[in-house]
Amino acid sequence: MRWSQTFVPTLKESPSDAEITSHKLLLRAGLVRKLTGGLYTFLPMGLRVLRKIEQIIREEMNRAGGIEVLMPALQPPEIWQQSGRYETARDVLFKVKDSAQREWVLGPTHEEVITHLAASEINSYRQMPKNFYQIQTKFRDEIRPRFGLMRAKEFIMKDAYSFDATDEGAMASYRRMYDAYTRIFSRCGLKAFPVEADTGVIGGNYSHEFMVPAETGENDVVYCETSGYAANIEKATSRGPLLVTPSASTGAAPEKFATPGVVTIEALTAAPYGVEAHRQIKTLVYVADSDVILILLRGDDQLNEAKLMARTGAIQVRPATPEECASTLGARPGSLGAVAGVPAKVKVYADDALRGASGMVTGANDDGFHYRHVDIERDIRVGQWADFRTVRAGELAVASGQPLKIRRAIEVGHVFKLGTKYSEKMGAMFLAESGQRFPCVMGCYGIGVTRTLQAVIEQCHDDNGISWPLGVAPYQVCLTPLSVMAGSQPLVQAEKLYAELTAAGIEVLIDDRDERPGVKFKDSELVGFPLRVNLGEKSLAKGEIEIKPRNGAMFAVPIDQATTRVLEWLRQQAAPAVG
RNA sequence: CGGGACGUAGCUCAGCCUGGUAGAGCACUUGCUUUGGGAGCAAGACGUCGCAGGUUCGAAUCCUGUCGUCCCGACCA
Repeated sequence: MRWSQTFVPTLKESPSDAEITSHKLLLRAGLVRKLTGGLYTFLPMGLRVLRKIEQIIREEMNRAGGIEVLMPALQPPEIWQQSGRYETARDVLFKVKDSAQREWVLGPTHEEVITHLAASEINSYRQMPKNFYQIQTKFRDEIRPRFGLMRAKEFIMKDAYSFDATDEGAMASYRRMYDAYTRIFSRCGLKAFPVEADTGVIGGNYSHEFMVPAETGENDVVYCETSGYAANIEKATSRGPLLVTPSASTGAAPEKFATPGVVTIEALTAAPYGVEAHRQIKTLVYVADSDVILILLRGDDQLNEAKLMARTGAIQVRPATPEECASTLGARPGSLGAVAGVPAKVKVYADDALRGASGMVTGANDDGFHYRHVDIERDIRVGQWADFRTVRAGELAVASGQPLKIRRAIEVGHVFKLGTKYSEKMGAMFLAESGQRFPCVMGCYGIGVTRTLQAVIEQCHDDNGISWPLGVAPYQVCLTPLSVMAGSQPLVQAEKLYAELTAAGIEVLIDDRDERPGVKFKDSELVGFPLRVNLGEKSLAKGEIEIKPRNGAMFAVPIDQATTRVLEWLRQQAAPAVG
């Protein structure tokens, strides 16, 4: 391809609406342009990278036994009502009406469609396992589109759905996808690693996310370098807080004392009270679906809402308003507690870190008063103990006992074992060998294709621009004749090289623009081609052509060896086969 | 939806506080020079100052509303 005949609108400056590096580079390198918030047009270079990533995904999915299909993006609301997600996922569902005012849904994901298909087509255990996948545009009414392609209203996703007759079969399907994902991200040149994950709205009971470490990521990953443990912070556990919870009971009864104006944990740690945060019981009032509940945590701990949803089974949780707190407990936030005045219908959950706690201080459900000498198991009616706290860096890993670390990361893929949640609701049943009818055991597996593209940029760039891994680069080689006058040696030699490399199956872009050398050098490095070949009067006069790897030092080769040396370099760089 | 910032040329931004001829750099057009790391000189073209109301003799500037964008939180690939 000739630069002058394609479309690569590079920018010297970053558009003001881009905040993070990968978003700026997407725009500066001319890969995409914004239509409006969360909606982007892919330009030629961006589209080529996208197709490369899709092809890698396709090859690895096929290798792992996946069957490619293509499902409609426009879907009838009835199947969403059938699965129950018309309500639970309503916040992300784009809805449209046709001319007869009939409502349709733009698919944010395809469990409903594929399970509907399986319900009518899969009747026997002999037809399984099956793993259907597609690469397709998804629509989500994101509350806040962000960072270019990272979180968009419309994006491209590879989604796959496995159907098995048994739980063991489903685990094997899950494992195959897990391994395929590892290969896919590796072939994309991405350092991505799997972490244990919460299962969120989709539900199910076993899940990993594939994370790309990046400060700009939207996730916190808790990990242990010794044991290899890694989990999304929503799911992560530890051996508990580093400060031990006071537990030697003094036998003293709860005593109410005045704390005028004290409404924070922090304030109670100060003089004249001097109650350290880990000696306090924090009482949170939440509304889980429609029930008001209490969650007790140690004063120095933070509630993990994902865990709260998992433990209570609630679909939606939110903090109660101050008015709801007052009407439930008779006090406002800051003086809440569970020692007295908790209505019988309000369930009290307590975090495991509070087990056996005594000599604690907590709100008295009376504005301006707290209790001291509280023994949680003696004085509070705890309905259920569980892990509700958010792990902090430095706490010890459950398995290894080594300190945990926390880092930010971008989620590029997610594998779920779904179980029979959807197959039961949608009637995807089959006849087993025994003659009994069972629901198919499902798994679902997603990769954010457009997000992966941006994650590669986030991970592979320097001050000069993008540096594409060979496997996903828009072109492998950029030929840069420093003169494009008809008949000039740089152009003649460049055309010759172009013909030879193209014939050898290499993807080559020739920068035939009548621009000064500096402009061409800057642009090729900004767009990020793995290899640039400079053809200038000076070096040609010496019988040489210059080869400049994007990430390495330039070297000169004799003109007649240029093609073979380029091919050799590309062969050496090609990622070793993964398997 | 809550909190914050911002809408002026294709892009980056100044001007606004203190109302009075619409600005700079880059990009674009033409010419000359230059030609191995985002060239120089000269000439030129490009704007309903997001939109709608209001105040005023007069509004980019002050007020109100509205739309849009970006950032922080709840959601997710």
